[in-house]
Amino acid sequence: MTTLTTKSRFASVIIDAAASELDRIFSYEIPENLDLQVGSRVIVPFGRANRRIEGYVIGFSDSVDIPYDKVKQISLTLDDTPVFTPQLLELAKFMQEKYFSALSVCLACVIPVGIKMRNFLTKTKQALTAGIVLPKTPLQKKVFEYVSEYPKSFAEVVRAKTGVSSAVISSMIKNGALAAEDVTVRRVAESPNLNLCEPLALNPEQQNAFDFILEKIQKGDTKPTLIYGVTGSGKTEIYLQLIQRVISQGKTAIMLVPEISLTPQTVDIFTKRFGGRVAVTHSRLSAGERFDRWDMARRGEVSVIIGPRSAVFAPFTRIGIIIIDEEHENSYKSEHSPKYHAKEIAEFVAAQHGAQLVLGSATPSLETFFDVKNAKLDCVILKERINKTMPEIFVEDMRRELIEGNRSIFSRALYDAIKDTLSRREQVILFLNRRGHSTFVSCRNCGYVMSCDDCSVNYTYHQYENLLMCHYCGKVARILENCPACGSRYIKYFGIGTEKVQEETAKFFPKAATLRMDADTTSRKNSHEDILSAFRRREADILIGTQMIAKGLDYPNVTLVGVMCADISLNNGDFRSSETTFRLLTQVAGRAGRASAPGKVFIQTYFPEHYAVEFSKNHDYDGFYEHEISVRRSMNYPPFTKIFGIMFVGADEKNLIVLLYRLSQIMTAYNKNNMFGLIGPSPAAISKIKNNYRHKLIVKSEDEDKLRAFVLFCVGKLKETENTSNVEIFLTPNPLNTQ
DNA sequence: AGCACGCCGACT
DNA sequence: GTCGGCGTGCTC
Repeated sequence: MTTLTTKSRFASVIIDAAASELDRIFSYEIPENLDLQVGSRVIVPFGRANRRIEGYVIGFSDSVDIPYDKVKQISLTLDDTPVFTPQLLELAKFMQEKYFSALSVCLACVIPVGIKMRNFLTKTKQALTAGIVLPKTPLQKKVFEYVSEYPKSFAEVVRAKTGVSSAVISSMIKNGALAAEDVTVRRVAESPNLNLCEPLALNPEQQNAFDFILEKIQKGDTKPTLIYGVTGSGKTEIYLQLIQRVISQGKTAIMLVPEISLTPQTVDIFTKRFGGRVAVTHSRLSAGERFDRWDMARRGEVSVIIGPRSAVFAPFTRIGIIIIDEEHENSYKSEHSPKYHAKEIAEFVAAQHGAQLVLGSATPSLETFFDVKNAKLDCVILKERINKTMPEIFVEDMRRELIEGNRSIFSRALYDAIKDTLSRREQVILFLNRRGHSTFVSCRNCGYVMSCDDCSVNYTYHQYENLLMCHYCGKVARILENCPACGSRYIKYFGIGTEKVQEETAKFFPKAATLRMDADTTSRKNSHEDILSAFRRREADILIGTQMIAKGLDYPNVTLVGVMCADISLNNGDFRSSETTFRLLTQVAGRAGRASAPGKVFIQTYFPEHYAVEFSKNHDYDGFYEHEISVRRSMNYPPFTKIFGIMFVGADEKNLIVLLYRLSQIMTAYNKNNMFGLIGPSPAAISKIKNNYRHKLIVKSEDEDKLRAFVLFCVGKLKETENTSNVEIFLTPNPLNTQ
C-alpha cells in the first residue's frame, strides 16, 4: 500500500487528533490536480459536520476497503514539500508501538514545527536590483545608482543608505526601474565573526579512542560505542574531531547534550570549530527560529545539529554519527507523550542510516554498562584527567556528631575545613538537593504536619517570603501561629533546605559572602548564568545550591565542596536511588580542585556505610557497578528485567482503587508460568496532585515485547469489562523511577 | 476529541 | 407544541 507515487487514486491519511479511537488510517480520494507525497500535510473534511481537520499523508492505494460512498476528498495540501521523510515515518511508527502513543502525536514529535501552523514560516525580505527603466526623479536616481553598485540589496538597507521613503522604492518597482525578488532569510543568531579554531592535539588516550571509533565508522561497524571517561578527560575534543571526519565525508552529525549543558560556552566550542555548518537548537527558541533550523537541516544547509533530546529528530539525510553526551542524564527521557528516551530513538535512527552511535559518560547508566559487559556495546576508556587531580573525599557520620553534642548542620570537620579554605581566600561549594528553608512544619504537641490540601505533599517553609509552599502544585499558604488540629502554639520547623543552609552559613561564617542557586533564585531569565559568573568573578566565597550546581561547571578557585546531606537521594524509595546518589556525589565531588591544588570533599550522611557513599569516596565506579548490578540481579530489576509503570489518576479515589485492583486480578489470572512480576497496586509516592488521586502498579518481565503485549491485553480486558471513563490510565514503558 | 442525533422534561 | 438537557455513537 505504501508507495511514493502520487498517481494513486486514494491517500492514507492520519488525522491530527490524539484520541486513541481516531488513531488509525482514514482513506481519502485525491482530487485530480493535487500533487501529494508521503509526508504531505493536508486538510480533510472529517465527521458528520465535515469539519476541516489537519492530517498527514502516510501512503497511497488504488482501492479502499470501505463502501465507496463513504470516501471523501482531500480539500487541499498545506505545504509544497513533505514535512517528514519516509525514514521519519518509520521512526514515528516505531514510537507509536513502543510508547503507546497515537501516530499523529509521534509524527508531530518528529516534525518540530508540528506546533500548529497553517503554513511554514519562511521569512523573506525583498532584495532589490536595478531595473531596465531609467529613474525619473533625483531621489529615484539616487536609489538607482546605489542598487547598480550593490545589486541584491535588501530594501531596508537601500532606504537606510539613500534616505528615501518606501514610497519611492515601491513606485520604482511598479514602473520597472527596480527589480525585486523575495529571498529567504534565516532567523539564526549571527555568529560574531568567530575565528575558526583548529583541532587540538589529542593525548594518547584520546587518540586511541578517536582511532578506534573512526575505524569502526570506516569499516561500517555500527555497534555503538561508549566513551567512558572521567569528567575533564577531554571527551568533547574527541566528539569534535569525529564529527569533523564525518562531515568531510559528506555526511551529517547529531550531537545531543542535556538541556542544562547547552551553555553559551558549549555552543561556542562547536561554532568555533564548524562555523556556519552547525545549527543549535534549544527549548527557548521561537517557532520561527525552530522552523529555520529544521528547514536548514533538511535542505542540507547545515551538517551538524547540536541540541537537547529533541535534536535526535533532525531531518538529516545520510547521518554518519550520533553522539549522546552524558548519556546517563534523565533529561533524555521525555516526560510528555510520547515518553521516548533519546537513546532509544538514536539507536533506531543510527540503524536506519548505518550511523555510528557514541555515548559518553563518567558514570554510565547501569543499563549501558551492562550492555558493555555483554558485548552489545564497545567501550573506550579515558582515565587521565586533564589539568585536574582527584579530590580527597571525607565521609562525615552525622549520627556521631549528634551523639557527641554537635547539633549544627555542619560537622566539626567540615566547619574547620570551611574556615581553613576561607582563610586561604579560596572558594567553597555547599550542596543540598532541596530548596526552601524547612522541609516540614509540624506541631510538637500533637504531631500535626502542615500539608497541601490538594496534594499529598508537606508544605515547605520559605523564610524569605515567610510562607508555606507546596513544591508540587506551587500553592502557597500563610504560616499559622496555632496548630489547626489542637490549637497549641508549639509549631516547629524541621528539616533543612538551601535557604536554611544559607542562613546557618551566615551565622557561622559572618564574614563570608554567600550566593544561593536553586529554583527560587534562578526563576528570572539569565539569573542562572548571572549567579555562576558572579561566583566565578569571586564576588562570593560560598556558593550554596541544589542539583543545578552539580553539573560540569568548572571553578578553578573552588577547593572545598560540602555535601550537606547525602541521605536525601538515598532514601527516595526508588530502585535507582543508589545509582542516583553515587552519580550525584561523584559529580559534586568533581567540582573541587585543580591541577595545583587538589580539592577536598566532605560528604555528610546518617548512613556512612552505604555502598553508594563508600564507592564514591574511592572514586570507584567499577566497584559500584559490580555491587549495584548484583543488587539489581537479586531484586529482578533492570537491566535484568524491563519494567512497566501503570498509573491510574482520578478524582474518585475509591473507584480508582477498585479498578486498579481489578486490573491486578486480571493480570494475575493471565500470568501463566509467573512470567510477569507484579508490584502493587499501591499509592504513588505523591498520591494526590491537585485533588487527583494517583495509584500505581508496576509490572516486570525479562521479555520487553511480551511485557508490552501483556499489559496492553490486560488493560484492554479491563476496559471491556469495567467502566473506566472516570480514570485516566497512564502507561509508561521503562519509567525512570517507580514512584 | 467533537459533533449530530435523539430521547426526555419544562416552559413562553 | 419547541427549547435545551445530556447520553450514545460515529468519524474515510
